[in-house]
Amino acid sequence: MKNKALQEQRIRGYFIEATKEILKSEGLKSVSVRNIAEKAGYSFATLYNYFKDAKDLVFLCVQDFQEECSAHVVTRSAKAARGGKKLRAILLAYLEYFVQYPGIFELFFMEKLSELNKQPETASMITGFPDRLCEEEWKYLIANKTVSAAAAANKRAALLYGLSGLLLLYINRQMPAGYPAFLKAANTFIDSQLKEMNT
Amino acid sequence: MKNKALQEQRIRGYFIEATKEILKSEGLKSVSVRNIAEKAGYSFATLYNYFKDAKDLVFLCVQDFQEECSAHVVTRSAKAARGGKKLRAILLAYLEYFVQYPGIFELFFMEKLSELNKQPETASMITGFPDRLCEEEWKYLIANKTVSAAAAANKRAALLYGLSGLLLLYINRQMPAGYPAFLKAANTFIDSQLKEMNT
DNA sequence: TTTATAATTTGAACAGTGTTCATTATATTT
DNA sequence: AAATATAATGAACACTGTTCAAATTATAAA
Repeated sequence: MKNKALQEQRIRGYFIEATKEILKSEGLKSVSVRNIAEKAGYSFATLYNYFKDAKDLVFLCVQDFQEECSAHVVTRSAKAARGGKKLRAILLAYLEYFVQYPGIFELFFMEKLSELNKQPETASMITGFPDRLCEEEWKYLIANKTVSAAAAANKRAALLYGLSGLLLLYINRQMPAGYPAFLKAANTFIDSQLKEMNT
Repeated sequence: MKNKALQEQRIRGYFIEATKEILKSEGLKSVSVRNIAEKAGYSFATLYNYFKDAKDLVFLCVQDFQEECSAHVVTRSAKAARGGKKLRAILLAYLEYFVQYPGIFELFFMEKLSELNKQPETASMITGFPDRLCEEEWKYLIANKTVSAAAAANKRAALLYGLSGLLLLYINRQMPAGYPAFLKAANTFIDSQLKEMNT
């Protein structure tokens, strides 16, 4: 009787798809149990038969969004020459994605994880994400002796912190003011972190 | 008849004090109109006679918290020698304050500003805050030719972004895991940004 | 001091949340 | 077809924010 599992998984999918739609269009503020259920075609009470929480449901979208973001980054950085150039292109595309979908940034970095859920998993999945996007390129740079493994580790951390903060300030506090100024700040910051490499 | 203005200001103060208490103890999640009003000794409806919103009220606490944080930073960095050392002490004390009061970090950097309020004022008051803490020290370093004005501007921006991101990830995503690891990451990051200065 | 007027405080009421649970409806098995 | 198991649902409760007319209090006038 594996039909049951299949049908159950399908229904879960309807709820997840509904949540993703709301997140991308109206943002996290519009995500409510009754809202999701209506878009999924079920009663709000049904949601609780398949998920513990609406927060639970929301964090199940993280993986899908990461894949979407990865695809965007790959496309946007495809033409860049390998090495520092490509790294820059990847990071800029990463920023671009979250500027386009501020609700997803909110979900990734600002929404509180439901306690005791699978906090560590989801949290590290999120915090490790930008780093994974760059992994191949760092390996390449280290292999080419452009940068030492130790220096690379420091730069990776600095980029993770800096870009997270940059997005936080731009999305939440309009600083810098306007997208061109943001782009300039991002370029300046990335360059300052990537310098002193034998590009 | 300036008694009226005085009394009005006092009542506003009661509400603000109540809000501050809640923010520091239970955090932003426990801030509600009825909650604040009860602590202030008034009905929830009275709040609307003195403030447009509970959000309005919350952002009036920002200035008080900044002063408290400033005082903490001054105390903690008093013994450090001027220059790079002092700058480091200031930034570490800044981080320390927000780690101690995550609710205040949430308020400063994550809470949405009520639209059309005094968004630009409050936003720049917040984003400029860490920079103001360091202002004197950067001036000193520039005057001593330890660093050029241009390089200083870049480093200031990088530190603002990086430390914001570091706090965001640590407070919201437990990354790095544990306070010691956080402190180490903070030190490494600050050092990497302050290096290449003739300290 | 008593009365009339102005100002302030307040709770009822409404529309939203999330969540639980007994009831209803559907599907499955006998 | 009847009995049983499974799934879907809306009522109900406790919270949110917010408005507004009524009640209370303070002030001014008689």
